[in-house]
Amino acid sequence: MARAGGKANLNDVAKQAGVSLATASRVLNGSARTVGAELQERVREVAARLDYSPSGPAQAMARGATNVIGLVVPDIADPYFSTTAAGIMHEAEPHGMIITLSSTQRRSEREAEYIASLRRQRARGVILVGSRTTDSRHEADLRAEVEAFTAAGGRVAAISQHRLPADTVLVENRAGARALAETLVGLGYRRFAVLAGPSDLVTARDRLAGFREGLRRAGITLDSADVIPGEFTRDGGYAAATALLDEDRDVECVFAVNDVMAVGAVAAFRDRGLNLPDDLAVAGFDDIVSLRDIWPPLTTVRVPLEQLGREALKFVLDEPGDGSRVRRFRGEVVVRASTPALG
Amino acid sequence: MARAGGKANLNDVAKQAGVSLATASRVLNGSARTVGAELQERVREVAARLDYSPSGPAQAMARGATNVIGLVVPDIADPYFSTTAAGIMHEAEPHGMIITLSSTQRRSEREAEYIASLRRQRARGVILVGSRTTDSRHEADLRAEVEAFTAAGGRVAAISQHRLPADTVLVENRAGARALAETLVGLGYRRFAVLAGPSDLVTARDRLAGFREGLRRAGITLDSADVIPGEFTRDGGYAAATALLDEDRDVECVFAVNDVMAVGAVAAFRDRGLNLPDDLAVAGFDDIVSLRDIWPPLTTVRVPLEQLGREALKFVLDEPGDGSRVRRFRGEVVVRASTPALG
DNA sequence: AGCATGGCGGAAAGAGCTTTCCCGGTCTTG
DNA sequence: CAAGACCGGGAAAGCTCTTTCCGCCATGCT
Repeated sequence: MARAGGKANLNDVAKQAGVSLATASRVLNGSARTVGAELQERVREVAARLDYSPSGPAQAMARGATNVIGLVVPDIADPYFSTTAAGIMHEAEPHGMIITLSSTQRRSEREAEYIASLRRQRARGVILVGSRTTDSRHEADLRAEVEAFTAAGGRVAAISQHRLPADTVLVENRAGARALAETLVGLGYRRFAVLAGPSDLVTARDRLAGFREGLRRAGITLDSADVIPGEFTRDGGYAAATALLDEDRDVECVFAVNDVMAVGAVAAFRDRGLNLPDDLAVAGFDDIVSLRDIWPPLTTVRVPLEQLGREALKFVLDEPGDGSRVRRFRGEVVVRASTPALG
Repeated sequence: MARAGGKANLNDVAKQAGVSLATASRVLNGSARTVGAELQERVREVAARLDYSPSGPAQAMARGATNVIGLVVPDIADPYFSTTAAGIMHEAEPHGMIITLSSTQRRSEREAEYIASLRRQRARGVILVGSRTTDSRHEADLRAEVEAFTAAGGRVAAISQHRLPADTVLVENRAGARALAETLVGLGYRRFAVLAGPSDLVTARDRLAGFREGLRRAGITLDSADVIPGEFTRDGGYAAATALLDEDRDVECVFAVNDVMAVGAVAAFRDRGLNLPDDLAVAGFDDIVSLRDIWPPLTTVRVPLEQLGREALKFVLDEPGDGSRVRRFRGEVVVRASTPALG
């Protein structure tokens, strides 16, 4: 509580150095104004001796700005988001920015709340990662908060999510999924099923749509019974895969719209006694590094997660900040053992 | 820059509501002092209308305390740390605490720096996760910063790391590794190798020591050539495993001191054409959830990562904060397919 | 010698809150 | 009915800095 507890403030430093507050401040900030060498030395020496630590909150007030960037993710334990976060932090460091982290536990209705909190903190910017967009009530709240934040002079960037009045970093999910479908068809697969993730997640929807497009070009259509929705998590993938098996469809290759689900699906198939990849091929999306060692290694679409984060941070830090710029990243299809070429 | 940009402050609210600053503040904080119902309503109404957002920095100044808790981890992209972080955030939420995240990129010499930054932010507390302890020069810096932070009234908690003047949450690495060794011996294994991780990491050292103890009880000793140091990462595990293979030792079971390394080792063995688990058994430590689906499923020691985080946060939030309390968690051996019973 | 410059240091005005202290009016109570 | 206890409200101090505005003194010029 008594955060002041015996610690020296700038006033103490100034007094002990026998200079004014203004001078002390100037010395310690390397201000434009010149200060005599002798005084500089004296001030610095005293500051060091008193173990002076400038008050962030006070500086923020006086300067009218903080160095805080807020990061809002659905689930920090998910490797997709933690990798993206790593990219952001990497970029933030050299700029002296402080990252505050909020995890919505995949309850996107909390995003608005967190942005409001960030506004209270007077954060410079917010980076929003991959939220949903269809629940119109919550979306309205979210838009309102984003606008309020922007109106207050803050900058907002979004990753993997359209429709927000903010600079946006996008993955070309559609194109990536389309290319993946074409590749799989090229490998000889004809009968597909898709573990489609949550239907209110743009990312999931786009990947499904792109995949469909790719198949259609090859004259293949996806029966609606072959599209299994579910959670965007490992367990969601497991459940969807189990459901698929229960329907007993005739399928050669399963596309899970993200790697995490794909891993769950692989586990489910194995639990049911299937021998992968011979009995069934599986493909994912994202190319999550920590999942590269599962067996069989997943065919997937590589997404430059860290770069997504870095670009988003650049958006937040860049001066201009006109209306809403967009930066797109292509995914690259990576074929691995989980989808061997057919006969 | 101009973060003030047109936004209303408490003064504006007070004026428009026709009350004093003090009253407005009291209403908005639900202060102990009672305020007439009518005024309350008026103030709230105006605040809402002006979209008033109290300034965090200003509140921090006036109150002499922030709601910031700093979290310092080696690498947020590592599932060990991201899971722990999730536990912390989970617990932090209901307390209205704000988490700021710093990732040292496994360069522990930066920890001191980050703590200093947190002190400047006037953070209430710091949670330090799993750093090294042997480099005496950096350790001295770190201790100094921790003490300075504490002297300034902040609270420090450490996870998986002794020797710091702070409340500590520990995993019983030694006992866990010992139990694991005994279990493996019970399964019939006799010839072991250990991928030991970095020698300056207490966690790694304790696990190795515990494993050795367990073996010794069974009359087995570990040749120093059977202990391969390396990085605490997937690639470190891969490299160490490769090195082990190159030495061509006669080994039945490899213990990697954490799961992430174990996964790297599994990949290395497979790349060398070994058929797991028949040709070689592998065990890990931590029971990282996102790694549960690798093949073969890893025998490991389960560590309650989220709980570690939660307890650490409790330490930071709890009133008392005497000297340095310690909370220990046992690990639980989990046998899976990667170490089948022998013969 | 007289005056305009420039350099350097200080006083003071905020920045936006919380909280203590004070005061006038009510309500209670003997 | 007077007096003390309360209650609700406001004025103002204080938290720790940054930055503008002033003023002093020493130069440099003419």
